[in-house]
Amino acid sequence: MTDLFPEKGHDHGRCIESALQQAQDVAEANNARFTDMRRRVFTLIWQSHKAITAYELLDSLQAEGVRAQPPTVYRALEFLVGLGLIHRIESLNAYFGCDMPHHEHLGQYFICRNCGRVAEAVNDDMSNAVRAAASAVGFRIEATTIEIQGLCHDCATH
Amino acid sequence: MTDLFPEKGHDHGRCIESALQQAQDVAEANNARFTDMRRRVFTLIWQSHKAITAYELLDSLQAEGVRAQPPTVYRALEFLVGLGLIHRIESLNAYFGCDMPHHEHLGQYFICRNCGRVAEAVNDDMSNAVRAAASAVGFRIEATTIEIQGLCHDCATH
DNA sequence: GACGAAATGATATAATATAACACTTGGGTA
DNA sequence: TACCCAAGTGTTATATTATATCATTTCGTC
Repeated sequence: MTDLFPEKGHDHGRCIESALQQAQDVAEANNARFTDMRRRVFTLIWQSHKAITAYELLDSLQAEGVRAQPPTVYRALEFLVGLGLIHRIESLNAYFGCDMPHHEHLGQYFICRNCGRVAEAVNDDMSNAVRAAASAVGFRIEATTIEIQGLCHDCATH
Repeated sequence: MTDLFPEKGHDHGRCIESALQQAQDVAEANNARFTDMRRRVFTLIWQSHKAITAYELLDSLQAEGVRAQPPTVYRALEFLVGLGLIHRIESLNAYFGCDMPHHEHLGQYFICRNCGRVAEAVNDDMSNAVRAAASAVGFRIEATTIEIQGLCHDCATH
């Protein structure tokens, strides 16, 4: 069994660094400006492997001394979601960093109710089952929201 | 191909009637009181095959002359969701009547962005794929949110 | 350096949801 | 029957999430 969730002692600095690098690449490839505000918001989202709400981001920005209001945060979020650099977790009204922003994908999100961490999967069996079910009823898929709530392996076994 | 969505000219009165009957049965089986307020909210939810928001329900109640405030509506919704008589659609912040409240199930929701209708499926392939994916990563599922946005067959072809 | 488009600032408000306490109702029991 | 208790609802206030609008700034291009 391979846990999707990161190991306890992993070097999170590398997660952030790698995510930032990929984000910059994707932005550049899309001729989009990865501004200071967007970078700040993106970096704050990557501070943990949990999803974070818009107002938590706002508080963190203000704690950093950045003058920001809700629209500032929501605009950055809109930009980042638009490029696929982060995903919105509907059942949490919160945002989560994507670690595979280079390719289009319909992700599935595992959400641990105990530790709060989120992990993204791109599971072909799930995707295919959804596509087949849609096809069988003549439904044309434009987007999917697949969120699985429960306990991660760590929390279920400790 | 069998469309999950109801036919154009179906007798919606029968949908409502059947849903009400089932809801009453489920409530009784659970020793839960299907009060007047709860019945009103439930019936309003079943007025269409779309999902409806808490505040739309509130407006409708008030239009009926019922004195209601947000907590009244949210309490009724909480009760109905708790018994599985309705489902919350996370991506819409709205509520949708369940037509198979008798048995526990992890449903999947098809949401048409054009006509606004929602259809619930209980597809074993999807459920099994989710369960297998969770099992493979040691995740213990407690609930799922599977919402598929796009165009229903009617809207995609007309 | 001037221009225009994109981004951000700032203010206000809309939309969604819950906390807290008072009152009412309904069913069981002395 | 009268009382009690728990569940349900009423009422007020407020928390949380999100967006509309217009002013100002920034940035790349000419």
